[in-house]
Amino acid sequence: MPAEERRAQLIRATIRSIAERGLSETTTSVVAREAGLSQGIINLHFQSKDRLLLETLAHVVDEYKAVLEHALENAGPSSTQRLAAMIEADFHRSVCERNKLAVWFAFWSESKARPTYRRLCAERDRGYDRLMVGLCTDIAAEGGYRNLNPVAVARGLAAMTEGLWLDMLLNPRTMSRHMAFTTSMAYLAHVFPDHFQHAKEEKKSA
Amino acid sequence: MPAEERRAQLIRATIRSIAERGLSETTTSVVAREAGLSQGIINLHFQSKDRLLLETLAHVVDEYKAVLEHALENAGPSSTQRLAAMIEADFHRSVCERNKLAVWFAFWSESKARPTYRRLCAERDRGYDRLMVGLCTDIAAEGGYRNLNPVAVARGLAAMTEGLWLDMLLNPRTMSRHMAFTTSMAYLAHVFPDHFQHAKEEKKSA
Amino acid sequence: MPAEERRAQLIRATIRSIAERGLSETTTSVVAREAGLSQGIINLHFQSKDRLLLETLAHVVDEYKAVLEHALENAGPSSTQRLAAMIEADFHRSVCERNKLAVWFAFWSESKARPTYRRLCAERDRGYDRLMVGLCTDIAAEGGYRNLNPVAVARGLAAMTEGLWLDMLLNPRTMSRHMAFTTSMAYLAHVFPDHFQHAKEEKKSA
Amino acid sequence: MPAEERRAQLIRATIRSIAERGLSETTTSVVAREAGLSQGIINLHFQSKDRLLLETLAHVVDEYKAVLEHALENAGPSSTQRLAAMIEADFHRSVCERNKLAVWFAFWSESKARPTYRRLCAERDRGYDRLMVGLCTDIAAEGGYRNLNPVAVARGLAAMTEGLWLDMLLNPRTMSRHMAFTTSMAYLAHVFPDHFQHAKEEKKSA
DNA sequence: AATGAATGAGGGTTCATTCAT
DNA sequence: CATGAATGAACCCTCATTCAT
Repeated sequence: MPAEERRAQLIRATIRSIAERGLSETTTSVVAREAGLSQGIINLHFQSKDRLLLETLAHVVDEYKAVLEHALENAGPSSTQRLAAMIEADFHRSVCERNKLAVWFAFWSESKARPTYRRLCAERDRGYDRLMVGLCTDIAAEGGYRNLNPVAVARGLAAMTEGLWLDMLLNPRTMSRHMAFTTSMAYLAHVFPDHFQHAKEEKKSA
Repeated sequence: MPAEERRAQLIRATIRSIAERGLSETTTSVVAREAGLSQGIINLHFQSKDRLLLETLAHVVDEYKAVLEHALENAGPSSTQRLAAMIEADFHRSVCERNKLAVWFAFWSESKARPTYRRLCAERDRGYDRLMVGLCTDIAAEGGYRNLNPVAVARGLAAMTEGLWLDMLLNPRTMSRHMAFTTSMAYLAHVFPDHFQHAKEEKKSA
Repeated sequence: MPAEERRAQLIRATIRSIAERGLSETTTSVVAREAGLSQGIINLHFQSKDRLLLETLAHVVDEYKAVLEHALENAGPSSTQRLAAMIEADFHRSVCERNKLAVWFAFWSESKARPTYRRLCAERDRGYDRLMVGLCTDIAAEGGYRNLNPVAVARGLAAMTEGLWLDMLLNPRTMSRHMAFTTSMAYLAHVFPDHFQHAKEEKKSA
Repeated sequence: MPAEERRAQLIRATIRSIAERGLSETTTSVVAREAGLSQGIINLHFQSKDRLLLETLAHVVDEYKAVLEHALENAGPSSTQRLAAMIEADFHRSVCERNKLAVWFAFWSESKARPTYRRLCAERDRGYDRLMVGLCTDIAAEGGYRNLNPVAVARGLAAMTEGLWLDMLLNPRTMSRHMAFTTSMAYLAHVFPDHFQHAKEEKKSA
């Protein structure tokens, strides 16, 4: 089987294991078994467990970036539309799979100790932040909003998104993807009432 | 030395180790060394590593609860004041110590795999949620706010708090305690403009 | 190397270690070293030390059973011949290896505390007892012996055998295999004088 | 409390622990707890665990010797009477306590590895052997028994006793003290029919 | 490319021993 | 005398990694 496919298969197994057992109980033999393969397979394809974990994180990060990029490409030209597209991407089905959320938080929680993890996330974070601050600034300017610090609004929105991810991870019953999306949009409706409206009716969005 | 003090000492060492090395690299011997004590000390005082971790989490949770309770007791009687007190508690210096934030996220990220962790956090979460939903509902009612779903506002605020905690953990340079607090208050100022005002000037709060 | 062979090798090393150091000083690392292999080998092939010990006992028990069965198959048809064959089996070279005797007594001495050990021995004991009581009863009946309780004779013989094993273990200089055999046969000669004769001369038997 | 009494108390606790858990699971803390005393008590009174075990064995050996001596002192003067007295001593209630039997076999089974244990037992063994060989020789001579090797008879009897002890340890249900005694006496009745008679009726002896 | 037996460092834990009280 | 908190060596076991197949 082509090497690239094997690697993908092993990364998928790693994601599953991190979600089900946690990072600290994710061993190479567990991952190999989960993939239906043999002991040595991980070192064969990834040299070390560490690199497997790293590439797993990179995979999840890249996937997120791809979803976001795709959303922005398909979004209308206005800042409002682009901001809405970002939120939609953040709560896109493939992004919010519980297993992937588990991966994000597993690595975040170890990132203080692991510069490599931090580096991998930092790039995405910076891009995300710049984008969002830019959009909020634009909307604030064009909308003539007073009493509004666009940076704080952007940062608050980003934080809320992360917090909603955590809620979806911890209490999937209480916090659905749809609800998370609605909550974020309600935030925007409060901040930019002329650009985002309050959802009147339950409608399947995202 | 009194047993209770030894236990506290070991819990402190555990918090430090989780913050500095991550949960998966926190070994009993590391914790013992960090505390300046011998190998066997952890099993002597906690029976097992598992119980040490559990009691560490419980310690952090309890400390948070104490800060919150204290804040509410000292707060004025109005819902607005009480809500502000909650936010202040959430960004209180002792709550936002980076090491403790690391502990929260370490355990949250494994909680899917560990029912015991989940249980320990769930109780606090429920209390917090009820309180916040209650206060938002009250303020919304008395303030005559239209177009406002108090549950979504409360959940959004809680999520933002968690997200800001994460930002403080990951990028302490970019996200200070003060900035996190301000960001939260800005959210409230947008949602309840008659009850919370936008900070005009930087002032040391919390 | 085939797994079954590795297991046999480790069981042999265990027997040696029990004989030379005693059960309480038989550690996994000692056994591994004795076998010229690495630390982890025992858990690889036996899952746990406990199972290694259990299978070691089972091995010795099974070997004994095989020797006894073989002896009975090759014995003449008469009860006298079959009883003699049993005694010969009990003092067969491969059964009376000092290391193996050490194993028997090591496990017997812990069997009160370890139901699993007891169970493993009990089956052999029952078979042995039934066989020997049967043979003594037959001989007593056909020989017209008076004043003879065949059950007591059989139990006494079995006990003597065990006692002689102990003597061979503790004082191999004083109690040789040959002497033990002779002692048992002398017992039978006293009890069943018409069926067993007293050894007149030293002759290599067994 | 007088030191000598504490030592006796600890030795009793050791005997109980060896019987209930086996030698390999008999730890100092278990013994101390069994005695209702504190951790350090054993090193205080015995310097080391090893010495405790040694003195425990010595205690059991000495007790046995005392019972035997007492029995011989109270026995009639004839060799027959003295031999019977020895058997009675061997199956005396205080000798055949199951806990003490467990101690005998625990130490025997490790004695190959522990010269000190062997030495402690050897002395008793020699005395016992000399005595029994002497008595059997006397009886054989005075009784005019032909076809009788008194050494083999004595050794066989000694072996049978040990084997019966083992049976009492392993299967107390099947082998009672009374039955063991009867079995031994039956042996003597077969070997020395003019000096020992077969038990006609069950009578509470020993 | 893939296996899985084997390794050995290091994990959590136990326990004989020490020592301040 | 007696305690029990503390120690640290050694226990059993796990697991990332290697390598002959």
